[in-house]
Amino acid sequence: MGTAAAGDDDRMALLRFVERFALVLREAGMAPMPARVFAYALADDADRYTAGELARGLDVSPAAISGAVRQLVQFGLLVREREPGTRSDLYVLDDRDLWSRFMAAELATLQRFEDAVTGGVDLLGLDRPGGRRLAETRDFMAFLRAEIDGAVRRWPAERDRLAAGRRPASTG
Amino acid sequence: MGTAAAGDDDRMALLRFVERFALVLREAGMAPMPARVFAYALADDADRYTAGELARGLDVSPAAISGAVRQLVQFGLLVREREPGTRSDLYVLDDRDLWSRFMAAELATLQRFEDAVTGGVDLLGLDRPGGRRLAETRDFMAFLRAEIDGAVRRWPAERDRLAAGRRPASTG
DNA sequence: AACACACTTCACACATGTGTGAAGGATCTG
DNA sequence: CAGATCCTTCACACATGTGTGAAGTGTGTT
Repeated sequence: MGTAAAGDDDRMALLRFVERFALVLREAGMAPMPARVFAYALADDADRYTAGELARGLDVSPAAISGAVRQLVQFGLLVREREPGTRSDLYVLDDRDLWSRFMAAELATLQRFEDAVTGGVDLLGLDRPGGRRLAETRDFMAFLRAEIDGAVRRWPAERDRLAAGRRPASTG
Repeated sequence: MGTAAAGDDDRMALLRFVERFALVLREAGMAPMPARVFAYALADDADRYTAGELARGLDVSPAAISGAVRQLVQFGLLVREREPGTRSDLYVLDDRDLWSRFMAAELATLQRFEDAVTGGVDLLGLDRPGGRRLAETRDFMAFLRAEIDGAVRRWPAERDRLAAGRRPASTG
C-alpha cells in the first residue's frame, strides 16, 4: 500500500508543478488550459499522449483538452500523429528544438510590435518629440529582435556544448 | 477652419495609433488602460502630463487614469513629479534608458520562469524523461536570459552608434 | 449492419477583470 | 476660513473569456 500512496503523492506533486509552470506560461500570454496541457506533456514521462490520457492525467473534461491541443498544435508546440489501426490521435511534444520554435513565435510578436511602432513613426515624423521617441523604440525593437534571433540560432551548439561538459567520459 | 479640422484628423490618427500600439502591449501582458496611457504618453509631443491631460487626451474618465498611472509608476515606466505651488501631480515618461528598464522587468519574468522549471527538475530528477526535458528547458532559459541581458547592456552604445550614423556632420 | 468508443462541437453557468459615475479627501485661491 | 478644483476611492454594470455537460460525428469492432 505504501507504494500506491507514494505514487499518489508523486502525481499530486507533479500536478502542483504543472499548475506553477502553467501560471508562468499564462503570464507570458498563453491561455490557461493550453498552458496546463503543455506543462503536463513536458513534465510527465511519456513522449506521446492521447487526448483521453491528457484529460485523465490533468483531471479535466475531454472538452477542455480538445480546444487546448488545437491551439497548441496551431502554435507548433504539439504535433498530431495517427497510429494506423487506432481511433485516437496521438499528441507528441517533439522536444527537438522545441524552444527554438517557441522563440520563433515570440520573435514574430516582437516583429508586430516593431511594425506598429513604425506606423507611428510614419504618422508623426521625426520632427516631433513623440515621433523621435517612437523611432528610438523601433530601433531598440529591431536591435533586440536581431540579438534574440542570433541567440536562438546559437542555442543548439551551446546545448551540445553543455551536454558534452556534463558527460566528459562519453567522448568516444 | 481647415486648420482645426486637420488638427482633429491628426488627433484621431494619433488615437488610432495609440489603440494599435496598446493592443500589442496588451498581448505582451499589459493591462488595457496602462497600455493606452503609456502609448499616448510616448507618442504625444509633451514630455510630462497631468492626470487630467491624460484623461482628456485619451477621452476616458479620470478614474481610469488613476489606476493606470499607479500601475505604470509601480512598473517604472512613469515617474510621478510635483511642481511646487501646483495641485496636480505630473507624470513624466523619462525616456532615458526607458527600454532598458522595460527589459529589466521582462528579464525578471524570465527568471521566475527559470525558477519554476528548476523546481520541476528537483522534483523529477534527471533519470526520467520529463526531468530531462525540464532540465534542457531550464538551460535554455538561462542561456536566453544571459544573452538578452548582454544585449540590453550593449544597447546604449548601439543607440549612440546609430544616432552618430544618421548625423554624420555633427562630429565636433 | 449495428454497436461501442473517442473525440469534437455547442450552449451555458461561472469567474475574472475593466471602465464609469458618484462620493470623499486634499490642496490652492480669494 | 469658505470655495473651488483636481484627484482618488468605491461600488456597480458590463464585457470578456473559461471549463463543464450534453449532443453530434466519425471510426473501428463484432
